[in-house]
Amino acid sequence: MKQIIAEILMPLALDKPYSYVVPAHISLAEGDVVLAPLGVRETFGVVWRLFEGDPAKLKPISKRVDAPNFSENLRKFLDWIAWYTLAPRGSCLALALRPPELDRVDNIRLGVRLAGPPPARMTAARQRVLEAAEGGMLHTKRALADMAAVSTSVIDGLIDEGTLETLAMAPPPIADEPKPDFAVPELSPEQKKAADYLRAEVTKAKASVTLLEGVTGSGKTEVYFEAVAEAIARGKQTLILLPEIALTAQFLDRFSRRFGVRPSTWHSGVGGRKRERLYAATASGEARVIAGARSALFLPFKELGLIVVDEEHEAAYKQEDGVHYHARDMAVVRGRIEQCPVILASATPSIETRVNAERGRYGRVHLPERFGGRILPKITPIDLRKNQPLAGRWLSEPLLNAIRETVAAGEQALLFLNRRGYAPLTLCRSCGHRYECPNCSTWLVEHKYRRALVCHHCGHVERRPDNCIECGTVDSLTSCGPGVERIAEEVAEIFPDVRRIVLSSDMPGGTERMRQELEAVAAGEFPIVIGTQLVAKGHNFPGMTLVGVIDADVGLTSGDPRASERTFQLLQQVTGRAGRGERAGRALVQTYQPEHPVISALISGDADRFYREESRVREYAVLPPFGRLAALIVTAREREAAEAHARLLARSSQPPAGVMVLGPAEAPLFQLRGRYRYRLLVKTERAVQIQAYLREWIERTEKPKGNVRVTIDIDPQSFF
DNA sequence: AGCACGCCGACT
DNA sequence: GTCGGCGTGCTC
Repeated sequence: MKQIIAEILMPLALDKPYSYVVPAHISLAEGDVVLAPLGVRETFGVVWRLFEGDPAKLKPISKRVDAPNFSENLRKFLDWIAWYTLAPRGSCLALALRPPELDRVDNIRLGVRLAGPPPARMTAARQRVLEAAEGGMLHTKRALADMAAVSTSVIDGLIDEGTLETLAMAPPPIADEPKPDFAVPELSPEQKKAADYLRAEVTKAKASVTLLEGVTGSGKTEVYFEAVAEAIARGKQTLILLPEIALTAQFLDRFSRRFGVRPSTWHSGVGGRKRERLYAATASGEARVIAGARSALFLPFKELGLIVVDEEHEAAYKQEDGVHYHARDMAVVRGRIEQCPVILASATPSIETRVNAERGRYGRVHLPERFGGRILPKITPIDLRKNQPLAGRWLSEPLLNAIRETVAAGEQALLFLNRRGYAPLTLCRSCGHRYECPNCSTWLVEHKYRRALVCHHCGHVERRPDNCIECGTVDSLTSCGPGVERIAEEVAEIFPDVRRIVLSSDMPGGTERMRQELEAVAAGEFPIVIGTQLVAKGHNFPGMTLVGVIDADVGLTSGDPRASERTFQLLQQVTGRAGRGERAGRALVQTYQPEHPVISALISGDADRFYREESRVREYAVLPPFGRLAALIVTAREREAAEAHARLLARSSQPPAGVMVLGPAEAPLFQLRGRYRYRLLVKTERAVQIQAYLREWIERTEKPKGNVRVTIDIDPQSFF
């Protein structure tokens, strides 16, 4: 006998849905959430497919759950992610499925309002309560008491008298309606042009990707807010993705100044009841604009009209455990599936996004200047070969002079060095022993004030010994190279009377202390600030007229294929901090290699050229005769296997020029039934050829059971 | 993800 | 002799 069979996908590490029979009394649609027996327990799952067939000995579904339906688009999106990342489909479902609480108790809040005649005994306190309750509005007890400046017992008394009554309050609206015309800003001609372009994309309601590029202060946010306004006006929902740290009160305030209300926010910190209601409000369409971290990508939007990915180059968009994905790429894909435009906003776009824009795959709008007349700082290199600081010193004469001038003028100088601690290396003068981490074989970083040697990789800490642990020589340890603490020490020697502060992520006292210190810096309390990359982002320091980069070469030598790109972005951000009001600041960049592409691009301000060069270099790196093969691995424990595999490759009949084994961060190479999958970074005409070669090679040497898929790509859209 | 089964080390 | 560690494998 034929019956209705449902294929249910469970939010577990299972790639395939399981089949159940649908009992006659349950009516189901594809995308519905159900409860079904699995092993000895019951599990939530989503109906992935319904069909008629022979129930054989299938177990029946337990019940249909009252939860938002997974639209066809959402299911398609999750299937796509599973395919692209090679993660089990169930794991991808787990990103989107909130286990519904079956027996949820609506914790109804009680409200009070005016109901009867005034009390027989009137007092001053009671009078104030009655005035506050004027109009018959429903208030919570607490709110009414606060308004009348009385304690809640006065209100209790009035309830007993029958003057006030209590009744259940509707839960507060989870999502206020943003008003697209609340405060329409005045835009510069360039901003207007960009905003018009983006508005037009929203109006078309078709899949598109646009890179919105503009330096800090150029008004990117105001511009994309216009696109958001257009989406709101058209009754569509908007998703604004932000790196988790950027979800600050500052952003929310900015939004509410433009739209009159704060957007709904979604991030890992939103929990419990609120999370559940926001989820439902997204599905019903009640939530018009969601600002969220990467997990917001998986919300069940009803009618998505626009996705904005702010700071698209941020590494925080990479999900590194469980399902590996890059939220920016997934946003592009979701836009494609939902047929809505995607805006990628950044002052320093990632290479792949730039390349996609340059090749015409993505549209591009550019905001060339700072809004409000702010001028970009003048950036000057200091060639350390010609201006060598004294031994054990790190500040060159030109930089010292600039600091002197700045301090004398009552302005602020920022000395930037992206290295925490006192010295990156400690060694013994007598035997040459280097102090390395027992777990990571990286150098231990000296932290002088903590009298410790710390591994910045794994967190390992040990006491800094007085005598060498290797040869026992007394007082023989020497600190090599500078960290911010050491720069602070030098500053203290040269400018003993000037207040200074070190800002780095290991500041004791937690976020509260950090917030206070940042405010003090912004208020101009410290003429000299020494900081790590922490100072490059977010916080604005209005009195900063000088930025000194202590060592621009830090980070250029690491084996990371993104080293150049990251360094360029970081230096561009940090030098951009210089300037006050309409006055341009200056940035002095100490370097041993002023002709290095990163440094010269930074100094000339020619970002375009840098990115063009860099993408060419990268393309070369993966091109034949199979240039470098990027073997990308998933987990640390698979690294060894991948490296062994890479060595094998190197000995093959057509060896690659080199093999890069990257961490899981860049793009996923996942284990496929015990085999590895490779992904190259750049798509070219040779891609198909390389792909075929690799497939053949892998089959010859590895004899994998499943299909070997080799994907070569930088634009996720090209995978459709 | 749970929860079974299962195979080796320290205990009442 | 059992209790219990977590490695491996399965769940329609």
